[in-house]
Amino acid sequence: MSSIPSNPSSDPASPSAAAPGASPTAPAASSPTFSPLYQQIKALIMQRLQSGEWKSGELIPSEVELGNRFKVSQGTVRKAIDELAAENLLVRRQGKGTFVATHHEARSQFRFLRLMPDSDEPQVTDKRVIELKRLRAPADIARQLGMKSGDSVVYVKRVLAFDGVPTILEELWLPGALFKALTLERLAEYKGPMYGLFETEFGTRMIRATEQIRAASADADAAELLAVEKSSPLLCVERVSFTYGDKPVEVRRGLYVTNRHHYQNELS
Amino acid sequence: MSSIPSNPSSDPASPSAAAPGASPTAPAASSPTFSPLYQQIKALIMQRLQSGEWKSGELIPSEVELGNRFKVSQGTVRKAIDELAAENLLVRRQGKGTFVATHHEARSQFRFLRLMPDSDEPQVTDKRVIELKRLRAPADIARQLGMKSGDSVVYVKRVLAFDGVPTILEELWLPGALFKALTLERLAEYKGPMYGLFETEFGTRMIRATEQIRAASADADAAELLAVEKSSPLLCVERVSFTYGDKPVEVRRGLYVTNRHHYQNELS
DNA sequence: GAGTGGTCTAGACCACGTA
DNA sequence: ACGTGGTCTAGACCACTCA
Repeated sequence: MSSIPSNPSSDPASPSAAAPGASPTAPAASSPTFSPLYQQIKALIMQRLQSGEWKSGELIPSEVELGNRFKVSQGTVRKAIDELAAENLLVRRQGKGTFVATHHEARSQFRFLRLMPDSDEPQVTDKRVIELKRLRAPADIARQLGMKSGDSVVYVKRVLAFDGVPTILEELWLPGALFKALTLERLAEYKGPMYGLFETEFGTRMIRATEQIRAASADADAAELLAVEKSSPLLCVERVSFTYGDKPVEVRRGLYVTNRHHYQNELS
Repeated sequence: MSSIPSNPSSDPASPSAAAPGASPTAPAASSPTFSPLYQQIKALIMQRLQSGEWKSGELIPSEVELGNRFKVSQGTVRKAIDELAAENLLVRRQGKGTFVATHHEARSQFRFLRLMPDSDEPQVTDKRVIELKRLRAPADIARQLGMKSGDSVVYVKRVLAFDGVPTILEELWLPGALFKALTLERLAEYKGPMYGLFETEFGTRMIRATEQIRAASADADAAELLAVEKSSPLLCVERVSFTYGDKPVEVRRGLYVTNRHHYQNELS
């Protein structure tokens, strides 16, 4: 038990006082990149998540247990976990414990699909994969994925329909190294959220994304696939998703039909 | 000094134990709407904000002072303030104190204007008010503002240009009762963010908003005012803004030209 | 009843800003 | 030097879950 953290403070048997920095004694140089203890704990927990030691959906050790392992008080672990829960990396459940967040939940869907029906009420989602192939990354995609132009990527094109009405046409680019094994069959037959598949089968969990939204006109291809008039206005959403360590692992370009749906955003 | 909170626990001179609920002794009925102490403190602080006792930009009492007033420990006040800071109602500044948030800051702008230039770098913003008038609220606006159809509202129509290029055409509806004194001159001459004006001159601070985004085609009016071709694709952004108590106080409909700009969103 | 997260307290020291 | 928020600790009890 008790893999002592890489935290340099090796002998904190008598935690009489604060001394938050790395080394208990010397404050060292004037500004030696200095972080609170709970931030260090947070980083250590994040390491466990990134390395896959604690997998999505799993229960992690209790606060007191982590406090013992890391030689800090429960309160300090608590503050670290609080922040990770606020960032949706962990989920706390009173009486049960703290779990690694997962995309296999209704709750997670809303975070990454912001297109909502104008009139509420659930709707049947139908997913159709049009194309899946390997190709060499174009310059712009490579740049966004932090790869070199020409590196292998997996390309996906698909259409989502709600209640039978085609509404989203999207293209995805994924790093070839990570998603080598992704096939059209696997993707087409998979029930549930795509990010759930990525997380479970490819060990890649999306934790954050940025989106840039523009207005566009339907070209011939989009018009046909979305069953709208050519030149109809469409919402153009370009997303870059990141996994642990802020590493970009997906570029997604979607065209949304917004006649009966809208992109919902909360400013707070 | 020391206006004791409306908190029923009137005599907590000996705070030996927890006893968080409303009444120290009786847990009373089975589920008598029960909230943690720090939530009650949060509500009390929010009252002071809503009533205008602590105004935007002002320094509020220190954590220890509030702890004394409310007869709770500093840690409990701290947790209440933490949440209010997370909601952007308060701003903490180490060494100085805690302040009521204000829209008179660069930081606040980004929260409510999500349209960004494709290529970074600052740009000169030019605001032109086209029209300002009182009118009777149409049914849909009234509904969104929680008013009765036909109630008085202030209507504003304006164009924003960046580096001389007209980019945003927007219409606003504001409750007449609150914004009776708003004139075209006052709005046109005002330097700085509109929400800053509303906060300072009209005692109405926007703390939250929801936006619904769709794609649209420029009609004749929009095409002329934005200097684009008729039927050009535009981003259509409908916002409802809320003040304290989740009271809606603004409806805003914007048409954005997204040739050199994009709506930026973070999914996290 | 045992274990977990959730709340609350009291006191200590640190880092920052100002005088 | 002083007051503020920021961090850390230790210990208490509460609320929830499950065996």
